[in-house]
Amino acid sequence: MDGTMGWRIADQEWRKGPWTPAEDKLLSDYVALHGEGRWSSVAGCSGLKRNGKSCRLRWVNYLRPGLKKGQLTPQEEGIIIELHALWGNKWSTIARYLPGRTDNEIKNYWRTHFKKQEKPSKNKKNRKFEDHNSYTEDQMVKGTINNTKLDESEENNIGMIIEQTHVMLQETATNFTSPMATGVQHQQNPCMLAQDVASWWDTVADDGLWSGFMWNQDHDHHPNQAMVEQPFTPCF
DNA sequence: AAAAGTACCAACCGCCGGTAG
DNA sequence: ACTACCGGCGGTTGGTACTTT
Repeated sequence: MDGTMGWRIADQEWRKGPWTPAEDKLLSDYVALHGEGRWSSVAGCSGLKRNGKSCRLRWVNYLRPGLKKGQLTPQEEGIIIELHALWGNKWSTIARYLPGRTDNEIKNYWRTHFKKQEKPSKNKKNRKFEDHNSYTEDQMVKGTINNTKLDESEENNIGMIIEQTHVMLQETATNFTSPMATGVQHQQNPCMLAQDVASWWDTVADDGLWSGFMWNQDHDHHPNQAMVEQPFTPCF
């Protein structure tokens, strides 16, 4: 089944591992000349000893213009949290609402920060993060937060935040689904969703409580699971 | 100072859907 | 209709840097 056109071929014929600056330049030059796509022909045209898959990944995740480097902003984190609550591990879908961020980056971020809450770390950095992010919804509702440094005022506000979050999430879901129900989903600019979320996020962030909530990521089924399957129109 | 633990990130792998021949 | 290839996606792994003990 494996062809010889560059996508699938005997492994030993392709270079693997970290990319060198020279390889990056070859790939960049190739894309500048031929545009994105046609990954299977990169090796033949550019002299790279990388398969098409590897080239595409390198371009999308690292070389593509407009990529943001560095830490995610609180706004971006909020969008990730919200969209993950809506869609689950649809990283590429979530990434479309975060211009300049890649699905790989978002996936890595999520796994690093949220996935393994069940195994709290003693690491200082991680503790710092957990102080703000490691509460399940249930814990918050019950007000039985372990290992926190929240002061009283913050604790008192958690319930309010939860309620506000639920309302905003429902509103967001409603706004997002109703156009689909009326068959005009393709006319809606999906960036509006990101704006809505970001706008709401600013509200929460302004209270200094942005990270005081977290859905229980261990849920296999999301509260809006049906929406995960809904089609949408990409921003770009 | 060194070992162990942890976080972060780049890259690989397998699978799947679309599509051209 | 069938087959093979391409492009894309999500899961996973391995390496490196950083932090803690």
